[in-house]
Amino acid sequence: MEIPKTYDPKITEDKWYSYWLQHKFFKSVPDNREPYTIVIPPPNVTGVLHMGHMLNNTIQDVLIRRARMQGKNACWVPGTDHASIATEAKVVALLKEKGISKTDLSREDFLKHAWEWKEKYGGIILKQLEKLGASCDWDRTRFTMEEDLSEAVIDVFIDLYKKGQIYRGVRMVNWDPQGLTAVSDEEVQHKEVNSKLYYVKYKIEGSADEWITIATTRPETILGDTAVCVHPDDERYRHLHGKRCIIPMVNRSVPIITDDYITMEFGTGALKVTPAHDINDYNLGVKHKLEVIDTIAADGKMSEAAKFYVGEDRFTVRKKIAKDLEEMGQIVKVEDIKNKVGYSERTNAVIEPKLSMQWFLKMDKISKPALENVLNGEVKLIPEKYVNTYKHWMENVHDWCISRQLWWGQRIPAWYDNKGNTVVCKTKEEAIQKLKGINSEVKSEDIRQDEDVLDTWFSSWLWPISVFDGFKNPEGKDINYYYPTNDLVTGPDILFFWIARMIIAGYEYKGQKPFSNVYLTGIVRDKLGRKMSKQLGNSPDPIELIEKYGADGVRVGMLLCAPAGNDLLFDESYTEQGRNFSNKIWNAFRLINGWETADVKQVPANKTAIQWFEAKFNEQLEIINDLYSKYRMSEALMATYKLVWDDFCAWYLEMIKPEFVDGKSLPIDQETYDATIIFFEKILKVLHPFMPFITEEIWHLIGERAEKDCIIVAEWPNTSGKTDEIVKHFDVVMEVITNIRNIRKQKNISPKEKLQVFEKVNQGEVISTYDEIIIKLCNLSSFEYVTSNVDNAFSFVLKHAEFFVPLSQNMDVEAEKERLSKDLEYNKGFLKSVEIKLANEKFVANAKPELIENERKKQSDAMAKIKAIEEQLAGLK
RNA sequence: GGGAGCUUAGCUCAGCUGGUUCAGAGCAUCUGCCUUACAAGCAGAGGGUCACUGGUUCGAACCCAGUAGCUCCCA
Repeated sequence: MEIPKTYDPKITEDKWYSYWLQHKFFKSVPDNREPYTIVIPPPNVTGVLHMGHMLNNTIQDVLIRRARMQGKNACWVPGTDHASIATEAKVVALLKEKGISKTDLSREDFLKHAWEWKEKYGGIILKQLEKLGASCDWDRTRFTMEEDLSEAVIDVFIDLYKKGQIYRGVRMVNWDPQGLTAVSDEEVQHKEVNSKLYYVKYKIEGSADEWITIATTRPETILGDTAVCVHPDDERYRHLHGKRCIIPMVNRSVPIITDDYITMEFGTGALKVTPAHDINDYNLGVKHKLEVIDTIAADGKMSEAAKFYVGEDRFTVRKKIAKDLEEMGQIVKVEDIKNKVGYSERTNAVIEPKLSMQWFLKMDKISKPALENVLNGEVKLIPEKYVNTYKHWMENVHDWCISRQLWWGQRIPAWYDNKGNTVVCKTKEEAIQKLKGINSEVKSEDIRQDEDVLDTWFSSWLWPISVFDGFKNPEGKDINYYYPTNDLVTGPDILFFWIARMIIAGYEYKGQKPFSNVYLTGIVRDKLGRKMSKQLGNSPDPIELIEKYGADGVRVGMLLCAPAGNDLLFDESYTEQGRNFSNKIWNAFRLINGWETADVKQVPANKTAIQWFEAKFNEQLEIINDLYSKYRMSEALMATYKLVWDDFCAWYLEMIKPEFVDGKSLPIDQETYDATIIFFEKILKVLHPFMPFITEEIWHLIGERAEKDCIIVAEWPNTSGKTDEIVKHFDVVMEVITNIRNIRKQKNISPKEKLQVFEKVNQGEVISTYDEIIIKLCNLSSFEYVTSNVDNAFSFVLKHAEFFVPLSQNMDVEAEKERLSKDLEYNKGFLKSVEIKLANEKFVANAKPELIENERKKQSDAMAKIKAIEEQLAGLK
């Protein structure tokens, strides 16, 4: 069978993915093995795969595949999040295209559309994960709004309400006028923008022509002003204390109050107070018992209460009122300034602070164990620097606003009668009963359920418990076996939204952490460091990348540029490197595959090569294991990469590769062949977590395999643990080889011309074990030992010996002299630095003995080397 | 405004408790090779005042202080 020169992922990926599925290798059921569990950060059900998903799911898959190979019962639970705001926004947009407005629909009809849409498009992202090779147990796929999970959410709400942890209150919330819902503080992004600062003068009541000038960036809120505030110590306004002024246009008389909250330096030092539309003003309003006039409606347009511009958008009004005030002569001046404005993370609309009735979860008590157990390392955050951020947040945690003015989500189980009584319970029947207990007159048609739904995070915070039915069946097999899970892999941007809250819920409902380790990935940015976004169009389509470079190539590419915990600047060249690596592995396979064995004796060089690689492999595998244990994924990958490319392909295979004679490859001895196959299998295993497809393909090509003998379930190689001297010896051999090759290159000698090399050993014993290997890798005709210098030869000096390469051509003596002189100078400098150190009494007195010993050795080595170089120089005529 | 962190080769990053010539890796670059596994390759080479300034120390990329620039989080 002809094997193509380049690896083609297209013919292997789908094939093996379905094979794995068919043989249920991803499936996990509790048994007596040690569990290894990851719950996926559920992507939005409406979402499509982006680079951030690629990164964290690649990492999760690497972890889960390695655990599986280590014999653990690996379980990766997939699923999606109902993402109330995002999904509802998409459904609304879709309906709008069809000419249907949300307000024309009943709640039930809207939800019907939403579910239809979810069924049709939802979960595309999970299909995409398959392309990446994600080995999730798809039978366990969950959805945060499915019946069981929703029930858990409602039960938790009721439970916390009963515990007195949930309350309803009027609060200034971050209102998203586009999404028509409140969003949490964490979902508001503050961006610096260019604004105008308007200086507007208000007339002092009862005066002929006395004015007070305030500065504001939001003149449209003037209509809702109910006071003007100055600092009590501000001399400029002392005479106005206790007086009143007139709000322009609406001609309302409001008090001039004093408060030391005011910054005298900002603007004019006089602040207009609009309690309905600014959180600080609201607090001032509460303190000074000011009237609240809500002039901006939910949709961001002026309300009836504003009296002017009713029904016009707040930003239009800002321009209009500025113009109108200008015409009235009440604008003093306008300045350009930069200030921070809050934007909704979901809809990117400018947040409007707004007073409304919301449900809250008290955070002070419930969050305590979640803080403690991160600080004491019970739950580890990786990298550790996030512990600080976490601590800071948890110590200053605000109550969590858990209601959202949406339909898509779990509806709040609170019921009201017409007299203002409230009960919290699961069903309407229960509510009727309870309310009748309070108010015997009440009729069931007067009973209404709260219109709002719960924040999406109020369901996803239960995820590690609810996916194992830990609420429905607290003593179930699954929850007891898989919980607490092992690792969570997600981005630091949701440290508070999600991670912190899962930890809180874990302790509140299971009395245990939800996971032991949290691996926080970086944020994927483009080459210029910009966040990947649709608007910028700087995000490559992951599926296209997979088609171009293969899933294995993309996985490798992602991890190559993903240093632990740092943002990563993604560039397609990394995936190209990943693809090239696939190809390298493929060709190593082609080489080995092409060998014919024969009943020939194993040459000693092959035996040495095998011993060396065995030792090298063990050494590197230990390093790789250690890097995994520290979650240093990109470094584990790089170590694997070098083990395969450099040690296995560039050195080992070149050493044992049979020679070509008369256009035919000589056969290889059986012993070496067998050892090589075993090495190659081990290499494939170590590669498998990173590159599942190509390794599975080759696994089956290099040997006859039983149906279930797949690399995905092969055993992770063991290490012997012993360090072998041969690796050290070989480092010197490699140095010799590189030096000889270097001479060849520098002197422009064709690689086909065979060279002679002589070694003069100056210290230590002669080790000739590697001579044949040197001969082969440097294309030598002979490698011999001498006791004196060889004339008319290029030379180089290593620690223990001198090497001579006699030249057929005439030697450029001057050039050689110069080269040796340089080398001599360098070594003299080195010796000097060592001697200075040793002459330093304080160093000798303070440094560790072994360190001093080492310095002495360096000294004698350097002296020997200098002597050798000097002799060679003297020999050059 | 408050807090956290970062600055090492052209790029992306390692460098654990200060001590081997400790200044490293991958990519990129340069040079030579179409050597029957792979040009998506092979062989070799050149790149850095470890942001800056001072201090501690026998010894500093590493510890301390200050300066500059950048990033993130919170208000």
